Amino acid sequence: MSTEIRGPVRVRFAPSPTGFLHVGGARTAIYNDLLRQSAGGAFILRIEDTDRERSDEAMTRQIQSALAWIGTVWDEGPFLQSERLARHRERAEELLAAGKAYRCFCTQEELEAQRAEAQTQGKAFRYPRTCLCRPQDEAQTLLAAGKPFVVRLRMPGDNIRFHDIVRGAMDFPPDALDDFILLRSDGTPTYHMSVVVDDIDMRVTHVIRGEDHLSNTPKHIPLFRALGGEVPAFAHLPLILGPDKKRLSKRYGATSVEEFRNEGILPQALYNFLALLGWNPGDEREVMSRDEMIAAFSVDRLNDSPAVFDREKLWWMNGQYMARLSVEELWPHLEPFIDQAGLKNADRERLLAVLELYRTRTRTLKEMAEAVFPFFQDELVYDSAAVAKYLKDADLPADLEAL
RNA sequence: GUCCCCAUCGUCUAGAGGCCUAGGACUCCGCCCUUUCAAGGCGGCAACGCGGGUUCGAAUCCCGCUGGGGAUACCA
Repeated sequence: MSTEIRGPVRVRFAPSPTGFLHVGGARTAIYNDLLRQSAGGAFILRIEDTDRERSDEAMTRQIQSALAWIGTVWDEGPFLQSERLARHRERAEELLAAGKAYRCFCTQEELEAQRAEAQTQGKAFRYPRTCLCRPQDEAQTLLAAGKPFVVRLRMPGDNIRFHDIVRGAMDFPPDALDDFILLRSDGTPTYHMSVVVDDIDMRVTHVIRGEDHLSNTPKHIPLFRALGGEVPAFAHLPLILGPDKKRLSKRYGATSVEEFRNEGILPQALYNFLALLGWNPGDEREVMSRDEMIAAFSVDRLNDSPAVFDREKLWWMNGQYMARLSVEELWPHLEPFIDQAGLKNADRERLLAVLELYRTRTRTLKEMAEAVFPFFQDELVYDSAAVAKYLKDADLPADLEAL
């Protein structure tokens, strides 16, 4: 099914500031960027920092700088979800007043026991609607007594169907869903409540996010409807895997944008590489500028199967960019590595000439700066303590000495 | 456990019933270019997970199996 998107779209990227921007998040941002740029409209950046314990303001800044560095452009935001809590709560209370949501006085211990019970019976746990069935006066008594409660959405009994742009027709039977929590017992909104209210208020038309949210979608759709909001179109992207075919993790090296930057990867190369991990232009082009990708972008060329992150190919891609860019063009990105290599004060003209020699011979900016280092040793002032520490066993192996 | 998703070379992928002797890219291996090493050019190795259907014909459609992943929270 062709789902070419033309009109102005309103997309959003909504990371939670619980760590550095990882490549999976970066790729999601890139597809949002590509859709926004190709179709027109707006890209909204929203920071989902409602989990205050895990959120950190420094992380929020990191994420913004990483997004800007790889070259995504947002039109609105960043909006902090934590600043909209009152609004989320207000909308939940509307649902409560309208009878579309209800108070639940069940304790976590009770629910835990029921969950364990369902587990042993081999069934999926669903909240049994104990409090929905509770007589009105009994609920009033509990409320008056100050018993803590959560607010749950009253789910409709019909199947939830939607068309996912990358996965096609989705159909979730009602017994797979339960009356999930909108407001916690301390009155704060849950993630589900916050996202849906924000997506409505920000008039989001297309939600492009990771596959891990696919099973949240049948929860969100009834909530959109209960709140009287327009249900956006959804596109759930497959995950990025590590070499072990499991979710990409730290144990195989860098996973954050920041780390690749520090390894000397160019932002254009990372953008290009990540865009191609789950999308292709339909012809055999691979090294493509953002503008070329924008021109070629179409959501129906988004892949639906997970991709293994291949570091080797990123390095190749980066080498391609280095080979195509002049040393002058590379310089802004290269300079930090030159400084780091201790060549800050090296003769500029000679430095550029030597760098040119290594432009097609190295694959990262870091390698380039390090390769050039030996040419400037004469100009260096050695730190005597460092010499004592690192250069004391300078004897070469016999076979090397023979050379 | 239950629900959901996915399945083409080692990896990224093209492929929407005949264009497929399955195409491209990374990696690896040759050769050419070159004083050297790269870059570049040319060539090679390498895949439709398995079993049933449907069809004149299936990598492409259906079912099952297997494998992998995700979700099952008063996390996001």
